[in-house]
Amino acid sequence: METDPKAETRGEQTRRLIVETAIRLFGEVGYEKTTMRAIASAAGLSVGNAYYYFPSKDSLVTEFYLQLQREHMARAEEIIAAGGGFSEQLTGVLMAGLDLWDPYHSFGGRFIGIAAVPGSPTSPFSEESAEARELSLRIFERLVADTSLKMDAEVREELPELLWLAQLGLVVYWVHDRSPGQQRTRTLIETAVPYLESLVGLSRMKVFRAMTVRGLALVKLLRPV
Amino acid sequence: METDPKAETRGEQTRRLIVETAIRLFGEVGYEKTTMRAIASAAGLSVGNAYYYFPSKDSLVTEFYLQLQREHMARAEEIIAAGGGFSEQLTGVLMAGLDLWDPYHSFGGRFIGIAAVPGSPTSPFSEESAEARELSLRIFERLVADTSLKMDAEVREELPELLWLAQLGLVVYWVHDRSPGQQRTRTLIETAVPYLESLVGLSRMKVFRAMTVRGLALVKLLRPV
DNA sequence: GTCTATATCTAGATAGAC
DNA sequence: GTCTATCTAGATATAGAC
Repeated sequence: METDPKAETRGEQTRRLIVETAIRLFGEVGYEKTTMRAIASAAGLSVGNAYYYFPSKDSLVTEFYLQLQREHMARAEEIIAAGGGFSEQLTGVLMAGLDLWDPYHSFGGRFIGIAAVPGSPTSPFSEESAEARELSLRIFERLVADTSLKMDAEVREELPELLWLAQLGLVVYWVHDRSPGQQRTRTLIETAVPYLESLVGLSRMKVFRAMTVRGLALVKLLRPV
Repeated sequence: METDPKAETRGEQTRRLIVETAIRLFGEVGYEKTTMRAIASAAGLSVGNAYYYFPSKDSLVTEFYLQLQREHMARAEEIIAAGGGFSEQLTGVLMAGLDLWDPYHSFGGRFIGIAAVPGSPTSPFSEESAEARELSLRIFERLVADTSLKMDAEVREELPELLWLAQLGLVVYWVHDRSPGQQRTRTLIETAVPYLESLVGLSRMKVFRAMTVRGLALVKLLRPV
């Protein structure tokens, strides 16, 4: 008896139902106020069943984050494939991320709190987040490898990792951004990205060599161990 | 009947006893595993009494943070008063902070998780953290105002706020630093501080004017709203 | 104003039966 | 896979003692 590998098993269906219900409730009444009982009840399941699929309430958030991340990377692929300059592509990728996250700004902060704890599976540096991290890193590697922007060879090597870290910082900025529609974060991108392009471009000039080398040493220290 | 203003009232004593007991237990068995019942019991008090002084378990962490912060600022005052160059003083202030935090690295991460949540009273940007923030900011203002290091006037204006933010970032780096004795964080300070001094010094040069202005615009965006 | 004791509520998480 | 019952721990409420 053959089964369509694309067809969802019953378990996968239940799993998806739980995440979707949870996210909906998180958005409606916030993360704290959404109880596991409420999630289970709204999904027409028992609490025990929800815990059969997700070991904790936090892990629901992790799952959701992974889904968003995959979606972001898919869009980023398209943006990079469409061509354009370094700033244009990088801005596009970052803005696409903001667009995706936008509906969830209200409880994004809660997620940051969960993710910031070192050693937790939700930490961006954890083993469990390796998939999301690699996904993200690969995009920036593609972007840097493809760009026609001239830069120091060593800078080119370190840049993807730096961009990945910068994106983390951007998310932190975004969750704390209470301007309408998080416009401030968008302004930050529009200011920082061309500035970065300029700095990266300068790395080729001999006069800046010393500063570039020192800057690279700094960036290397910032890389996760 | 006069009372010594320095003498602790009974309430203050109890308050301190609770925090000290909590911190000890946090260090011994971790934040999660330390229950309010255990804290109260170890301090020889009732749970209700602990809640009389602290509205939540998290607030115990906040109180502890404030105490460390005050201690840090006291040491920073001394370091600045002792004189020295910009790098020397800044490195001293940052290293003094690390020395203080050192014994608590194991559960520092937990604190970060609490503090990272936007809008929470533990957030460094919150109303409740205003005292700690002002304390910290004032130190950096003193440092920048006193230094003989020549720099662009506008840079001098923005620098204290930037240093405050950088310190936040440093703490995040530190909690994730799993090198022995968090040596990596110290290396980061030793690398980044002189680099910053160089950059700041360059801000006076006419050739860098355009980059300085753009950098300032960026820093202004980074300031908490 | 400080403190105790006890009962109770809430919600995350687990165990064991089916 | 799914359920019900139960446990744990943060937090609150109440009533009262000093």
